[in-house]
Amino acid sequence: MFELPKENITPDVFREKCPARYLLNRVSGKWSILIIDILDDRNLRNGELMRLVEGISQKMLTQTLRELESIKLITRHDMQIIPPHVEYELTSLGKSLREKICAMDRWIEENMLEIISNNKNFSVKIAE
Amino acid sequence: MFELPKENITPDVFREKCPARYLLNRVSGKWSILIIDILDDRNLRNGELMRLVEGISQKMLTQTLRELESIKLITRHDMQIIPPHVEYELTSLGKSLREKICAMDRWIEENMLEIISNNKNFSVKIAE
DNA sequence: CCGTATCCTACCAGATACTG
DNA sequence: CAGTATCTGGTAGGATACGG
Repeated sequence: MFELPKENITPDVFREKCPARYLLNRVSGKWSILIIDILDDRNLRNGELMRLVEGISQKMLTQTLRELESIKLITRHDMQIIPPHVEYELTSLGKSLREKICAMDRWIEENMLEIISNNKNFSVKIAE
Repeated sequence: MFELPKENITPDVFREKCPARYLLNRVSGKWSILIIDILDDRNLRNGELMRLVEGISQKMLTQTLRELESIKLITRHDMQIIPPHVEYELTSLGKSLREKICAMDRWIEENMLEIISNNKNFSVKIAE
């Protein structure tokens, strides 16, 4: 729950109490970015997301999906059948944000080699 | 320290062991985004950053700055005088990434009201 | 297949005090 | 002014077991 101050709701991520800061912290969470990115223009199921986003646990997947749903970035489609079939989809708002997130992700991938080359924080482990 | 696997260094944020994932987690940290955004095209000092990025502690500021320096996104300029005068500046790599980050931040600010309106997760606290 | 419910731990991050 | 050092609590997040 986020309590909006009555005054000063000028959007500004640099202000501690601004909802924009709260939203930024949700969106930039460890898993949110990856989920939004991978959803793209398609619907994906729980199991597919687990496989595509390497390293995520069932718990964090569900938790992040619920969070993104609460801020209207994704929609949950429950087919109400047995065995269960649930699909997740970006809302139009989510798709709009995804463009920005993808730009960042692709930038990181494109510049990865430049960053890690000659960087003492990255060591090359030689396989035998 | 991040150990690079010998094979498969195709940049891919969705792969758990890819350096791109590691970099994404650094860049999308709680404070990294805000620091990169606020630095813009100028140099800022420790105290200025503390004031501009509301809510950050001295500890997290230093820690985040060191991290960003280690992945070559910012440069630290120590004037070597007493009293100390240190400035932080985005590298050209950092400035390039900043464009992507700013696009995301400004999107969040622009769409903030739409997200929080009629959202039960946000309550309006009425001041007296 | 798609989740919850618990338990448990590491580390993120705030608070405070101190220094060249 | 620009940091370190230390202590500590809260919570993110993993592991496991169970359920509709």
